[in-house]
This record gives sequence, C-alpha cells and structure tokens, in this order.
Amino acid sequence: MPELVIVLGPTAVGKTDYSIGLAHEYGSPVISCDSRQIYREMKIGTAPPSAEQLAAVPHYFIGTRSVTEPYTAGKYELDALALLDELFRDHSTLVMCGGSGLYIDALCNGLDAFPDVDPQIREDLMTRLENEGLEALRFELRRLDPQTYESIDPANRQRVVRALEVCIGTGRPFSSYKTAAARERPFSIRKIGLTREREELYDRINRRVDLMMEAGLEEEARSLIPYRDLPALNTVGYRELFDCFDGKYPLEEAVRLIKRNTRHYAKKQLTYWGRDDSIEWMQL
RNA sequence: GGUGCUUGGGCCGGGAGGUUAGGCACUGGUCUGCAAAACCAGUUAGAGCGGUUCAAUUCCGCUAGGCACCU
Repeated sequence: MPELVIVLGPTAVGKTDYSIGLAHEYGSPVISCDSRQIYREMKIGTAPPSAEQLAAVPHYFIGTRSVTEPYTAGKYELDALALLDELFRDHSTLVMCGGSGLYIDALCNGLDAFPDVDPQIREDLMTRLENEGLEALRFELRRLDPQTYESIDPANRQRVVRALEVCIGTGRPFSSYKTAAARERPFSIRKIGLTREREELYDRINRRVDLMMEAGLEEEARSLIPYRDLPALNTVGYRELFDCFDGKYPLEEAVRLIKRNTRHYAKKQLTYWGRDDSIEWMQL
C-alpha cells in the first residue's frame, strides 16, 4: 500500500526544510496542507517556501488559490484526495507538509458529508445574530437539534451558526449527519510531528516576524486592504496591520501583537495535536 | 545627615478595615466546511518586623529599598 508521510508541527518549527529533505529522500513532491499558504496574494505573511525551495522540489497547494474564492477544509479534502490518487500512480511514498490541523484531519479521516447549504442562509443568520443576539439563535438550535445544542460551546457563535445553517438548509439536525467512523483511505499514513523547546520556538517566531517586516509585510497588507473582510485575511500578521492602518495603534505595537498572536497560534496548534496519538513526535 | 512622598504577583494598575479588582503576559483545554478561525478555563500578591482590631494587603510605628527636595 502506498504511504503518505505527513510532516506537521507548530508554525516556525522548521517544517518546510524538513519536508524538503524528506521529499528528496523519497523522490516525492511536497503536498502542502496549509490553509493560508494556499492563497497567492499572501506571500510574505504566511511564510510559504521560498522561490528557491519551490524550484528545488515541486510543491502543490502553494499559492494556487485567490483570497477571493472561499476555500475550506472540505474542499481541501476533495482536492488533496484527487491529487494523491494521481501522484500515487508513480510514487510509492508521498510527502505532505502543513500546519493546518483540521485540513490534515479532513484528509486523513474525512469530514462527514454535510450537504451544501445556500450561503444566503448563513448571511441571514449573521444578520439575525446581530439583531436578535446569540441567545435567540441558541434557543432555535435547541429546538431544531437538541443533541448538538448539548455538545456545543454555548458562547461560540461560529459553531452555533454553522450547526443552525445545516439544520435550516437541509431540514435535518446537524448531528444527524455525523458518523463516528473514520473514512478508509487507499494509502497508509505516517504523521511526523516536529517540535522544539518552547523558548526556542518563540524565539524563531519573533525573529521570523521581524524578517517578514523587512521583506515588506506592511506593503503587502496595504495592498490587501480591499479584501480585509474576507475570511482568508482574518489571519495573524494581516489583521494587526489593518488595525494599525486604521490608527488603532502604532506600527511597533502591531509588530508586537503579530509576534504575540503567532506565539498563541503555535501553542494552539500543539494543543490541537496533543490528542492525536498517531503522531510520532520529533524534537528538533 | 535632614525633610517629604513611596513600596502590591512576571508586568501595568484601581480599590477597599471583612467580599472576585481589572488588564497584559504566561499556561492548559474544546473542536466535523471561516481552523493562522471561533470559544472556554487556570496560575501567581501585597518589602520585613511589631502594634491597634473580633478581623489588617488596607490604620499606626520601626527597619530596609526607591524617588524628590534641602543641608
């Protein structure tokens, strides 16, 4: 059975270099699994592989989408499965690399088949959220899908809206689509988790943010102002600069916040993978 | 040497004689289509010694540190 080797780990841990080494070893391209590096407009703030690295080893899903097309874990699952199917014809081992936990899970285990829901329904719910408040939506969710209502974090609007849009759009409870079983995949999976001493990791993050600023992150963010309300731009490094452009705080403060929020992000990634027993951890 | 002010967690900082400050930082957790998202939770104190009081981080005194001014 062909094997997929997934290199994962917190941001700035050194996944790119490691995965390129591995790709050379196996004669494989690198398949990216990163919810932000996939956008071509965000070249500096998402720390994608450099031009030289991209030239050294073919990469997939780097800069292949525009921030203007909404992309999701569900789409990634389909796109990546199709690509793997094709690549495994001439490779017995493929290297994947990325930091987006949900995308990795979607590819490995599959997401349940929730029917597509008219985007208008979400918009209506967002409007109602503003007018009637979260309480009203939670009340409705309790009526339509008590099971999800019980399991969901009641203060988490995003989840309440998501569950509700499926209930309303399909006429069936959100929970009725969930199945416990993981999907079968026609390849075996090996997950390598890269990690470092916390202090060292935070150091690397801080330094990388400084390098991004030198590389022109501010200009890049400025050029993306027209798209700032798109989900893709709700990203560390851009959010803070947008606020800075609004005059909320000086540039220096934006840089401090970018570093802080990136550290938070790294920690949350580690938390997310903490419950995945199938990861072989490797201390760098 | 003298006088006055001051001292609080890793940091900032309001209080108040009895009850949670709050914020930042840090740490832990949740997760089925926005996931670099969204959400939840936790940790650390009152410079030292003595006094007043039923009760002191809060009031008083002394000692030590800091700041300002004076000689």
